[in-house]
Amino acid sequence: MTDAPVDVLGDLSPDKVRLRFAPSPTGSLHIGNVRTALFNWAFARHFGGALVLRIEDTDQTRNTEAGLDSVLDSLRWLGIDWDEGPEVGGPFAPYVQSERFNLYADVAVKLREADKAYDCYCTQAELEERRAVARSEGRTAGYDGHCRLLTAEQVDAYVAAGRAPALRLRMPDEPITFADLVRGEITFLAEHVPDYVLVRANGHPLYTLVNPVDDALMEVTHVLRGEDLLSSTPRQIALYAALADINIGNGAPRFGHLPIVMGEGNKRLSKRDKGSGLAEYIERGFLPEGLLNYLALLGWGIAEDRDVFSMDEMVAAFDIRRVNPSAARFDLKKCEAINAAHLRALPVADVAGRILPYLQRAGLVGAAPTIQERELLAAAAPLVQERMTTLGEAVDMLGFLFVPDEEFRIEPEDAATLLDDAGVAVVQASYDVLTTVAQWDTASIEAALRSRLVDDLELKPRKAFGPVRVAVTGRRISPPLFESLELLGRDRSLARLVAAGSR
RNA sequence: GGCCCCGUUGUGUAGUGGCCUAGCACGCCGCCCUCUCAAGGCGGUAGCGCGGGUUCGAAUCCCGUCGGGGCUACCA
Repeated sequence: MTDAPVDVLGDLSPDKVRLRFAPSPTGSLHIGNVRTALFNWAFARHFGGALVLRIEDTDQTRNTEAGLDSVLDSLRWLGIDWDEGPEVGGPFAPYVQSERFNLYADVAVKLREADKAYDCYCTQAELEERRAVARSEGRTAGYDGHCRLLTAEQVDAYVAAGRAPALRLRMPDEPITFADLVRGEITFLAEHVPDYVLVRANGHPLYTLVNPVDDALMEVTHVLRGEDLLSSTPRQIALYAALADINIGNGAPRFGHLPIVMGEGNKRLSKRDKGSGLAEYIERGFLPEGLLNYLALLGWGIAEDRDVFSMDEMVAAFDIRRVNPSAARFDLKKCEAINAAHLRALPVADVAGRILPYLQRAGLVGAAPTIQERELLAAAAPLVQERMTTLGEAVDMLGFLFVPDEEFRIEPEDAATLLDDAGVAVVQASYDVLTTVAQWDTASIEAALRSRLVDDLELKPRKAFGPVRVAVTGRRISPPLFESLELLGRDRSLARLVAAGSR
């Protein structure tokens, strides 16, 4: 009467809080799944509870062996760790559903024996036909309960006709209400939640059975998942109740349905959309903490005047009740901006270390970098740190420092605009003055160039340094010029000026 | 069609009856700084879907309406 129910979250003692992330091993994670994993992880870590990783591979047609490794690698890259699951084991092993089929078969038998579920002999054609009628009459188009009360004679007839039964849950006749952690109380009337199939006629258990059974068995207390599963929640709650009645688990967990992540237009970000797969972000060089930070913003915020934060901060502040229920659109620009902010906040030494793999993949640095390459990278990192939005961009920005001299090329377009006759003259003048520089450091280089090009030749700085920049870095846009020249070294710099000056 | 969820600038959000001439961030535009590009600083753009109530007062409460989304399988 005063506050909203204070116990919507249930028992939050560390040894009681158990969440799970249950992906299908279909390949690289989808960005929406990453968000789901993040919220479950943050919730578990916030309360000191456990995060279970369970692999839902009951649909063999979509699974791949590489899919499992890919999921695990993805989570590791993100820094989302799990307390129980593949590779680490746990008290409820195995955590891969395809290894738990006997268990599901067992549960199915018990459910049928307790009359919580029943055999359904309807064929697909019959089902479809009756569904169409129901729909045309404006009724819920689900199962109509046709096989709920079959007599022994009817069953015999079906069996004699060679029909094999699917197993359906017998849904209760009362409305089902639950307190969604992000949306509040939601009620479904019994007539809108029909009996549904748990086990196929061929004996194969379905997600509808397997997912709640494992949550019950693994003592999962809180389930955070996509809004797309909201309408299947009541039927699952009925299953949890049925399971509890036969001494499996303790009833339904608490549910929180996260807002859908939308892509362009008004549709959900799907696997086919560009930017929907985690792999793309890894390749481009997003920081895990940057990507995660942005994903957290899809429905949650740490404070009204701040949106850049660390995962530690998120864990400390996370509250599922503060998640916004409305669908959120994925905004790549904002994602990049958040990532860039994280990049800038990194210690420079850290930046160099993170850039290295990208230079290696581009073939600019070998698998075993030399001391010189390491030093060069360490010196160059601060030049690009605040210029990148993703680590991958370092390849283009710093390539000129690492390419073998014989492979150095000037961008044709940039050469065309900046190395015209006047530009070439500027390059030649800069060569002349740079040969006289005694101390090859940034300050001396800048002083020499300014004195000759800006003071003597009376060129605007912009006009003066553009051609030199292109000659030395190969691009119109580059890290700061004088620092770049110092890092490149006297000999290589002069050689590039000669080459460009003789065009 | 049925059920369920959602509805504040372009995007993500703050806002829980007066502090709202609606705040913040990204984006976009302009200016400053400047060797390019960034970063940084300053300024600007743009919003409570609509209509009724309730109230002295509504983005906030109620009703209706419209719009969007999800689900509607022996997929997950």
